[in-house]
Amino acid sequence: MHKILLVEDDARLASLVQSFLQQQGFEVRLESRGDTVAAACQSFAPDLLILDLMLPGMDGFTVCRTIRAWFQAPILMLTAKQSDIDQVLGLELGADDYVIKPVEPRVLLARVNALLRRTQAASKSDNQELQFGKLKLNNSAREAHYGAELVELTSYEFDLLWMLAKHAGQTVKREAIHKQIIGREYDGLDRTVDVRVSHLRRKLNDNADTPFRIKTVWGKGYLFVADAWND
Amino acid sequence: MHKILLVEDDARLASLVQSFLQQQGFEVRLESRGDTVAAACQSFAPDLLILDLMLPGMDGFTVCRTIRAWFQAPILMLTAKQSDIDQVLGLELGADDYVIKPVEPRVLLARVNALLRRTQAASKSDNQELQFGKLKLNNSAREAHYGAELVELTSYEFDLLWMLAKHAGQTVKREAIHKQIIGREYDGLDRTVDVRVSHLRRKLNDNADTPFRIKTVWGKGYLFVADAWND
DNA sequence: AGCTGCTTTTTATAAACTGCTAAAGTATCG
DNA sequence: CGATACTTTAGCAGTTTATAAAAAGCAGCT
Repeated sequence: MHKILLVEDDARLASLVQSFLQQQGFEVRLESRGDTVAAACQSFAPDLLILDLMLPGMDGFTVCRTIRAWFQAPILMLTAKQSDIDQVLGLELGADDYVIKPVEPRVLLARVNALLRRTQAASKSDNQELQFGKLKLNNSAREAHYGAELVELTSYEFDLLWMLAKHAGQTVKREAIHKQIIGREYDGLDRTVDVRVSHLRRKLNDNADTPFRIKTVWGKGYLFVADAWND
Repeated sequence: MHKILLVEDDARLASLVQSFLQQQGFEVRLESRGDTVAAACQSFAPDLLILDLMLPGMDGFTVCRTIRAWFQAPILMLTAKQSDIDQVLGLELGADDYVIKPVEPRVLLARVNALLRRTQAASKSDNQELQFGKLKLNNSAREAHYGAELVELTSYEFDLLWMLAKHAGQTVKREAIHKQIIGREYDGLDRTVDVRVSHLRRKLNDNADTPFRIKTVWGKGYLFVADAWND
């Protein structure tokens, strides 16, 4: 059963959509203000976010831009704004779909399902173990081994390594690391993540001058290299 | 960068969309019949399929149903059929988006990008390796090797080289490079891309001590020469 | 409570990278 | 030829990153 967070300030429409989606078997939570969406995403952890654009507190575009850095699930913008410019803007800000009101319930449902189908297929298995060459990570014991040897990591070092390894081959943004592991918004100045990466690199015998295991992607974030763990 | 298979039987419209997408840095292949799409998907292995519904040979719905079982990349249906029923049917058959013609090019582009953004994480299609003679590019490690030697590139330089190499043998416009790598519109005066190409040429020549592999196509852009990397 | 040792964050600074511009020279086009 | 487009070098301002070291936080212990 999928969880949907519906952000809509028109109470009548909101309850209509909510009950329709609930009839289709979704668990739907309502939010009527823009400035509370981020908190709701964290506590409710929806599989899909349906976002109106004209909202009290904070407009939908701003909401989208704010949470996109760390919020992984698809965002469907549902709005009365018909202009192409708004549509392009919405999609470029990270929305996955943009639907113009009024919309046939069946169409909305089909689009919701299409988004969930796509993300579900992409979602990774929540394995408790990961292995890359000689590096073995065990998330239930929270231990890292290199060959036979135990690599002693602190709690947060392990969290960081696990998160990077989970996304092996793709760059992970600082914002996402901050939000997920530290649980705080990234203000653009905080160097905590850098320091942890630096510690991690030292313990893993990587060097920052020419890193080959955990790379820095300038202006983007950090990248775990999958095939660099064989000696 | 990304490969798009465009299936459209109206030749004039097809070539319009094709050239527009090519200008945006996509590699676009055209298909005008429905019954040849499956074969084209296998040989061309596109990252995205844009599918018209009314096609000679086999209609778009049937194509979609046929290939969906094994074809992983997103499918965008682009059609003149406006009815909600068709839209719901298309999405339920496995399409990821359904866009009604006529459509603003910018809107189409935004939706294409949204789909690619969402699937990029899951698919390994862009985490490939490219090799031209002694030059080997690894996009998941973001490394370039010339023979056994590592060519040290900055993040920007790697992105640029990767983009040029992906389009080996065809000229890439400054506009496309600007848009794709800097993420902003090209104003026609900015020399930034030139400067970066110059840096890249130096780094590739220093290590190789051989003539240019990245050619300038006067008035058009830059061209990566595929068969010039053997010494 | 106070002490201790370890972990984590903050601070500070150097270094590297990006985006842009200027300028002088070179190449191409009509 | 002049006009236009491109290459290269140099440089600057602003941004981003690495890391040492100091400060703060947090168990567990007496």
